[in-house]
Amino acid sequence: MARPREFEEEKVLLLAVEQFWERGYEATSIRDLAQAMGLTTASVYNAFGDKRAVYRRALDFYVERSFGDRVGRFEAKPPLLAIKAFFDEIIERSLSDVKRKGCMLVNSALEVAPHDEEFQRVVAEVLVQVEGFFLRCVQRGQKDGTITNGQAASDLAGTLLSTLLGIRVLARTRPERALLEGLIKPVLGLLEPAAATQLESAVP
Amino acid sequence: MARPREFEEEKVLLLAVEQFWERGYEATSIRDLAQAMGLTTASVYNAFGDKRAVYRRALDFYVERSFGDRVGRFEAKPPLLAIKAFFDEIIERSLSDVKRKGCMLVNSALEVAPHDEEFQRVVAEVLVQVEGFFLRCVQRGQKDGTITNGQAASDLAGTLLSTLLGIRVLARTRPERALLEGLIKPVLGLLEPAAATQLESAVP
DNA sequence: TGCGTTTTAAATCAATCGTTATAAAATGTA
DNA sequence: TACATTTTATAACGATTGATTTAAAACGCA
Repeated sequence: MARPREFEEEKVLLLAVEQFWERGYEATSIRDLAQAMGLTTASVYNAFGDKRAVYRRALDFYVERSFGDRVGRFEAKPPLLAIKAFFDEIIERSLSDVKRKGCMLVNSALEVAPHDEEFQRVVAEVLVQVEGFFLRCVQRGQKDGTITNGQAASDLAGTLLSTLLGIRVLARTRPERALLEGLIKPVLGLLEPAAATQLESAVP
Repeated sequence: MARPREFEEEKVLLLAVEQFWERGYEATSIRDLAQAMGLTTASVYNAFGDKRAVYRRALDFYVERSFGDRVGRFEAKPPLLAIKAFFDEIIERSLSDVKRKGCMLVNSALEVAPHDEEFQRVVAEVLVQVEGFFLRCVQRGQKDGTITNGQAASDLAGTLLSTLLGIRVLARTRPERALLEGLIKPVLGLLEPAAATQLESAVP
């Protein structure tokens, strides 16, 4: 009983993600955004509200598509393998990121979150979820002996989380394969049970 | 033989750093900047050039003050201690960062560098220098036996660099002492020579 | 076929953007 | 004291900002 929309919300949201992801929040004007979405500014305001609301929806959309399924996919694997595969994928993604967009969540964490309580909460929540993924992997590995007991699981999960974020920042200005693949080696080595420690505990 | 300036360049540059550091490049207008520096916009343009040039000078100033002396100060210490002290200071700085400004270099790496070749080069160069500091520490430690030989020095340096950047990002939305102090433990543990490996190599 | 409703398109709003022009103020030198 | 030079303060430039108004267009329903 009214004029129908000429666009699908999900499709134009994906285009909004692309724009905000590449240029950031401040550097993207409403006109940039509308053009990228293939809409008029009036349609953007009508469908989503103001600029901040579009960014919020775009970030949610990005997070859902980037973390939602992936965590589940990796968590089916053996713990150490899951972590390895996770970082392998992150590194490949970083190296093939020709436009140097990085990770939109990390970008939000630095540009938007510090000056906006709501985004601060959203970003923190996602980081907690990622940390939770790492924590569950480590705990499983510690139980079945494939991951060291020499460090607290929560500490190791934090290390993995900060390594992930570090790679995302580093790759933004130095997307060098040798650098990224090199730095992850000690971290993965850190997870492996110390052969000698196992021996020690087996002796007495 | 001309009217003298009413300000010292270093003093107003420090104020410019403060402004850009807190709000970023795009969200800071020339008027914001001039007000923060205690100058008129005309004076800003006369003394520094355009907005981008002020940011460039401010970033250089920040880097000089943040990394210049610090690296030398830490490098005098024993290698493992130098690395520990470095991260201790970063964590303390992150936890006492009430305004959540983070690290201006990291902020530049994400907001400005990806769309500006010159800043890309500047940021990359500083990161190379920090990596160099870590590398020299690790190499010294590997020589005197206080740091493990189980991983390549260059790999370990990369790990430390990414951990540093990770902390800087993580602290921006989750400045929790337990989290930051916890995640650094395994990284520092990773550096220590494996007691058993030393034993092994000492046996035959 | 109109009616109510929503979405479009186009124009426009005041405000702010980065930047500059103009002229007064402040110096050393002649 | 007058001149040349630079920095100040003020005002303004055109362009763009986020956001809204107006009216035409496109539907379901009566």
